[in-house]
Order: sequence, then C-alpha cells, then structure tokens
Amino acid sequence: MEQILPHLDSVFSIDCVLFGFDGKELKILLIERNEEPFKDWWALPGNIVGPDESLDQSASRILYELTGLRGIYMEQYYAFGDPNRHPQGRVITLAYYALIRLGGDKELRPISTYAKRANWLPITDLPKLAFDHQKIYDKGLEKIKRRIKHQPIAFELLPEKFTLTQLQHVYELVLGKKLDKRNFRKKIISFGVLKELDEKQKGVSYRAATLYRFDKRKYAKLFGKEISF
Amino acid sequence: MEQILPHLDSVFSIDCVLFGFDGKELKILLIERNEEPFKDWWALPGNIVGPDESLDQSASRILYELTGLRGIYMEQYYAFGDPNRHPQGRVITLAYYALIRLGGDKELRPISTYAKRANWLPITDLPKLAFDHQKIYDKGLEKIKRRIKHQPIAFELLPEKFTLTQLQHVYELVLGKKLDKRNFRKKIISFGVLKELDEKQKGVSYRAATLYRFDKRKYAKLFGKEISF
DNA sequence: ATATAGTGTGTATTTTTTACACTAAGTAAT
DNA sequence: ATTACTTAGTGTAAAAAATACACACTATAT
Repeated sequence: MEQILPHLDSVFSIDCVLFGFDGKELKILLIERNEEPFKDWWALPGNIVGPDESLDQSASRILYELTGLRGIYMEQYYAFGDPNRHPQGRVITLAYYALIRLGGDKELRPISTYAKRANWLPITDLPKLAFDHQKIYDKGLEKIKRRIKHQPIAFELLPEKFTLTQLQHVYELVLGKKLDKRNFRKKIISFGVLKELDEKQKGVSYRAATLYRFDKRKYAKLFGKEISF
Repeated sequence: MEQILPHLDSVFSIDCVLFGFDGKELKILLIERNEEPFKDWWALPGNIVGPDESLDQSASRILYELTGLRGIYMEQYYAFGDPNRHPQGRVITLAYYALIRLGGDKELRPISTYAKRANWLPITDLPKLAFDHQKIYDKGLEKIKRRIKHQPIAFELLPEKFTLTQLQHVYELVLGKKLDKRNFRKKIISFGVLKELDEKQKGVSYRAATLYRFDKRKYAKLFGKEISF
C-alpha cells in the first residue's frame, strides 16, 4: 500500500457471503483482490451500491456480475460501519448472504476485473481475509445457523433431487453437530414438504438411496411459519 | 412542499423504533416533524450518521439527542434503501429498535429542534407516518415478535420489579395473543432467571401480587441460548 | 460368493406442551 | 363486620414431541 490512494468520502457498499454446498462440504465464495488496498488478499465479493438501485437489486446485480448467478435467494443480514473498517475512507457495507448449490450448470463464470480470480473455499480452512471480512463472514455463519433452525433454508443448498442423507448432511454441517438418522427423517418428513420420487440415486457403489424433491407450494407455506431443530 | 429543497446526493441515516411499555400498553416513540419534507407529519426519530461514528455509537447518540435516554439495549435490524424513499435524494437508512420501560425517571426529555414535539403513541392507534416509516415500523414489530419467542427481551420493557401478570401482559401484547396463566408461569419460572422478592405490589385495590426481578447473571447466560414461546 | 458401504425402518422412554377451574387474599362499599 | 369485587396463585391429567437406540436390506465391486 505504498501508492497514494484516493479518499472515499462516504460510500455505501454491499458484500455477499455466498455459502455453497457441493454435496460434501460447505464452502464460501471468495475473490483474490487485484487492487489496493489488500491487493492479493482474499476477500468477500462486494461492490458499491449504484445511485438508482434498491438494495436488493444492487445485491442481485453484484452477485450476478461476480458469479453469473441469477434468481438466488439472498437476504441482507447486517450493516458494518466501523469508521476505520476501510483504509481509504468511510465505507459502510451491508452484508447479504445466499445459499446455493454447487456443481452442475451452476458453475462460476468469469467475473469483473478487480479480482484476480474467484474460488469456492471450504469453510473449514479459510485464508486470512481482507478488511473486516472475517467478522462479516462470522456473523453470516452465525445467522444461517440460527436461521436453519427455524426456517427451511437447507433446501437452497441442495440440487433439485436429493437424498435424505444429503439433506441431513447439510444440517449437520451448518449446525456443526451430528444428528440421529431416524429422528432426523421422522422430523423432516413431518414437515410435509418432501416429495418422494420413483427415482434412485445413480453412480454410487452401494445401495442407491431414494431421491426426493421438495414441494414448492407447501414449502412456501411453511416458510412463513416457525419450525424448530 | 412548495419550496425548493436541497438535493441530498447520498446520505446514510439511522432511524429508531422505540417500543415502550407503560405497564398497560405498548407504545412507540414518534416525533412531529417541523421541517419539509413531511412537515407536520409524524415520523420515527432518526438522523444522519456522523463521519467518525460507528453505527451503534451513532444510534446511541441519536437516541440520546432525541430522548435523553442512555444505556438502552438497541439493535440494528434492517436497512431500507429504496431509491425513492426520500424525496430529496438517496437516503439509505438503517433501522434500530429498542425496548424500554416508560414512566418513573425514564421520562422523555426535550429534543432537537427539527421536531415540533415527541410523543409515545400506542401502537394500536398510529397516525400516518412520514417517508416509509410505516414499513420500517412494521418490520420492527415483526422482528421483536420473532425475537421475543427465542430470547428473553421482554424484561427490557418492564420496571426492575414486576409481577408475573405484567410480564405475561408484555408477551401477550407483543405476540398479539392470549396465553394461559398457569402454563406461562410454569414456563417462565423454568428458565430460572426470575428471583422472587419478599415484596408485594402496592397501590392496587385488590390482592397485591408478588414482585419479581430477574437475575442478571443467569439472564446473561440464557441470552446466548435459544428459548421458545 | 462374499465383502463392503450406505439405506431404511420401529419402539419404548422421557420431556414438553397443552387444556382446564377453583380457592385465597386483599380492597372497597355498605 | 359482612359482603361484593377483583386479581393472585396453584396442580394434574392427557397429548404431543423429542430422544435414545440396533439391525436387516440392497446394490456394487471383487
């Protein structure tokens, strides 16, 4: 950071914490910065809110520009505004999170040039992050931990067709603890949002599990209500 | 709004939704605006974030300036940033809520001049609000409804010593439904944060109820955990 | 055929939630 | 002092939900 940087008088930005699930691990999307400050550091994808955008629109645009993804369930969760959080001036940032499934057609597409590259990194082994992004990420994880207990957001992380074991796996990863298989199935089925398919898992070298998808209509109803894990 | 108003290029503000309980009703604090836009309308108390303040500091300062209150538990809950929410330009606002007890020494003190007056108004009979403040309030109420189910915030609304009936009353008002007296007491006592006092209610024209206060130490522990109503 | 790895299922126990009604205690009016 | 009034305070039974727990089944690979 030896060059002289322009001073930002007062800027409002959005940062995205994208949780992705590839069927095995929980990951988040990070970019490697190509510009000062924090050149070469890993950071959350984020950008400045445009003058004529709503916040949600802006978040969607930023997500799209950085990942090529559209139509993702995103939600704002916290504003970070420490006066010193950005070395170039006052930047208040609003954090959004999204939960998405990885793999298949949902691969990452090239992104804007201020990043050298973008990558999904497993949350169990994160590098040091730029700015206060570690704090933003921590709060985001905390948020989805709380949220997954009361609302059926786990489905967002799974492919359209999934097995009950995969679903349980997501819960275990997010909550950070083991769950009992029989009790988990009893409960999740009692919510009545799962539809059992006539189809089985393929390409596994053991007994194939039944595939399920969730009933969007019933899911939408459930969404307003409280559930509990 | 006939005069020409200055244009605000990009401003970041904080608005406060203060829920107050006077022992009977749930109220919120509103000010009557003395300036355009929305002159003479009721509005949430709010102001612009200073260049060197953190968000929480700023919220506390604004609350203090407008009410004389200090040391209140406040929490940010949502950012509102529709490009047209403010007629003078782009104003993104961060909403905070607070829960406070009314009466006693906690009376409202005179506030800054951009308001004609400030008043606690019962939430059952609110006037039309300036800007998008109705939306901000609605979201705030929704937030504390959710929150009161999982965290023991109801105590914030009560005086130091209170009766179980008063506590139940708060829950009923916030949740908007009747609760069973015996079941309520069983549950609230099971949390183990209440301390029964040797003292009785005074000045009532019927059998005086036992007063309780809550054990701050145990309360703090409980705060991290999940409870359920 | 056999070893392997994950699938899929039931029951008994404990805990939590719900529904429900009367007596006790203090005040006010006569 | 009796009575009327108003809220305080209490227990139990039934239903529902959460928990703990173990083994046979099935597809594949060798």
